[in-house]
Amino acid sequence: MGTKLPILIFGGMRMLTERQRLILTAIVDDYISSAEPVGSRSISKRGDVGYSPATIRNEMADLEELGFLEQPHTSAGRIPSHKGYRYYVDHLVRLDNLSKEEVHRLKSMFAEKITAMEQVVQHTASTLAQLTNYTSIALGPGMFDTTLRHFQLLPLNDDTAVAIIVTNTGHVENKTVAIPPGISTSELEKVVNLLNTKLTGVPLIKLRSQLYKEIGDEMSKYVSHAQEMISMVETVLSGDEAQREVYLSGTTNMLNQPEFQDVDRIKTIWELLEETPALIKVIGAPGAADQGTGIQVRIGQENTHAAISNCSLITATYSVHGQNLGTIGLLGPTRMEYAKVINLMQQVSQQLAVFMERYHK
Amino acid sequence: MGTKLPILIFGGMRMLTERQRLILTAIVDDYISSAEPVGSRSISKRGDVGYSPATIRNEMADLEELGFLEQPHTSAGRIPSHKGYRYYVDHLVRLDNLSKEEVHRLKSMFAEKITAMEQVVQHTASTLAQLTNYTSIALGPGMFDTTLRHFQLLPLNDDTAVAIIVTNTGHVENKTVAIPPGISTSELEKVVNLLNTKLTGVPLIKLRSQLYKEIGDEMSKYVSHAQEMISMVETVLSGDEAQREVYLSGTTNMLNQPEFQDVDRIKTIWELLEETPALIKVIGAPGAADQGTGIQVRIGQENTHAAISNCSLITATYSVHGQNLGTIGLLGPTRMEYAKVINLMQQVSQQLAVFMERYHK
DNA sequence: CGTTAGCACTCATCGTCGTCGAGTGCTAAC
DNA sequence: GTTAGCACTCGACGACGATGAGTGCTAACG
Repeated sequence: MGTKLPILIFGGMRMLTERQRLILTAIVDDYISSAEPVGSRSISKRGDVGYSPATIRNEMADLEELGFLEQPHTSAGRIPSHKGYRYYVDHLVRLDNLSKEEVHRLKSMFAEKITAMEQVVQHTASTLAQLTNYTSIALGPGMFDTTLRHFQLLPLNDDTAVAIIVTNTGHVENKTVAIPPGISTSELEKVVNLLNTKLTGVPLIKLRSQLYKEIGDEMSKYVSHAQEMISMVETVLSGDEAQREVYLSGTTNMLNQPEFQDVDRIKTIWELLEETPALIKVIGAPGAADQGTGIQVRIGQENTHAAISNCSLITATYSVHGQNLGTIGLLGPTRMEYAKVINLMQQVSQQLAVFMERYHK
Repeated sequence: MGTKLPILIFGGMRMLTERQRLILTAIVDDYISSAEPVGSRSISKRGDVGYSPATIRNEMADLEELGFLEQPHTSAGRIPSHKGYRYYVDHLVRLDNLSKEEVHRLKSMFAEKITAMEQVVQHTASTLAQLTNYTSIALGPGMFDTTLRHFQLLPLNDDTAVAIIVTNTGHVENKTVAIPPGISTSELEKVVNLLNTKLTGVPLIKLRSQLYKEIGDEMSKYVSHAQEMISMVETVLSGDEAQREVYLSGTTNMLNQPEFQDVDRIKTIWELLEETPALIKVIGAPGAADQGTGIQVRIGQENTHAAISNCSLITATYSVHGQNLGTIGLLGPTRMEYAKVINLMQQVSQQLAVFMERYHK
């Protein structure tokens, strides 16, 4: 290849000519809004590309050869390939501003001063689903950073009690447990007091180890049946760490998209959405395309789970002091309105960061 | 009409001849398992109906005239009408026994002694969905019967606190609220103590009125900013009564049924399932067909909501001391395996009753 | 007189076939 | 380098006929 060709090497990706970028953009935009393969004529008729259909056809053939476009069948128009979407998202998408109404709705969510962190996350996700017509998946705050604020045991009757754990973030976790037989109310109280003085401020993840290390011996001094008490407290603590809260919203929005008119496809996706652990894995998967904003775009097969291999998932994480707390994601077809969604997500990410900072003093 | 005809009047419903009942049963059973219109020949070939296709055709024509059967089009077989299903459920369905495995699975759920009431209900519903391949809807216990067990206010920082309400049934409700400015920790404590001594044992529904009647004056003696405190407590109490917990399970099971291959239909149903208040209305609607067992069968248009006008909903309520607490329902196509489902529900209903009795001492 | 065999008739389903048109690739002219 | 012209491809769509399941009716049967 001669050096005169306008093809340059840039970051391992062959640089496209300005015209190719223009046409690719037009095709992706067009396909995103129409969901139909786009032909050379319709591109030519648009105001922003001033070439004849024939010229555009030539460029399209080149773009296809380069892997940015695909042809469903010979006599159809072109649709973007995964690579095409990726290039679009990385280099072409115009981050134009959001409508005032959208910004307003987003901001208003963070305006009410006093709400639990989880509610804000949940509410944000549901608003995103409404604004975009996609499905939102929110992964509630994990307990990496959180510490024990308060522990309590309330007897309901002779053999049952409710155990309540409150974290410093205001999260409340509760569980009904059996009271080991032969334990008096006063002894229960002693144990609870002991646990509170010893464990308040301890990170939740370390609670269990702490329980054995520091409390075990001491408890046996004050209380009979110490062993039973400890194992009871342990059942309370178990289970929490594994399961995080997942909030779904706008699941029926999916059904409006033409690519999800097939019941089988819906079913596989839905089964994924119903199965929390798998979902957490999908949404929490470490992303390749972090660009500093914390927003990740996973297109098609970039997703780890086969069920959404023709979906795109755009996620934003929220964090405090650099510590990642959770994730909010939007799930839609690969033919997603990237510009709008990425914009929204950036807004949300910012607002959420401010909110979190304020929340943690 | 002569008195010799074997047609009798019984409870307003014209009695069917034994042969008609036999044939109707065969048709419904057949249609339930095949989902295809059933013809005279296939009924004749079954072991249990010893008549020729021609005879059966005659009876089928009669049954159609009486409104128990329908014909999708002229040259197709017959399918049961709503009236046909109703008659089948009321008079024909054989309540044969459940398989040992099913009974075992159901009983095992109630075997573990110590679990919160809500968990049991939720778990039961999800097991039902698995056993039947339908969608289960469980309406968690309301708070009619429940009383306040404990109230607590935990400050998280200077201006926020978590309020926690525990009921005598072990249900925990929590909310993050703003602390009115200028209130000291000791004052907060006083208020909480006062509320606990005054309100423990009070039914949740009466909490708010009680709050004003008994507490208001007294509080102002002890505490400055009494008015702010009261309105804070009120925000805690508000919102609870309106929204009850609804647990869904097996929502994707619906998609296996041939009648739900249409995306539009799925969508309307799903939108109902997503909207908790409407769902509560549907499942909690007072039923016509209570037969003493507390099990209700609502077939097709008997359901109040249009979205499920071609579904059947079978519900069982659970209660304590005759006080209705909540409902568990199974939603499937009108072509539902009534025998199996009704059997299961009766089992569940019984077990649940025993459990509830034990739970409330 | 109830039951059944026989038969003509209906109608949804399914595969075939030709038309239509959107879109392409190539070539030659500008 | 760009564009007009043209032959070609191929899916979508509607018409058409064959197929077959199932019916209603009539007449024969025990």
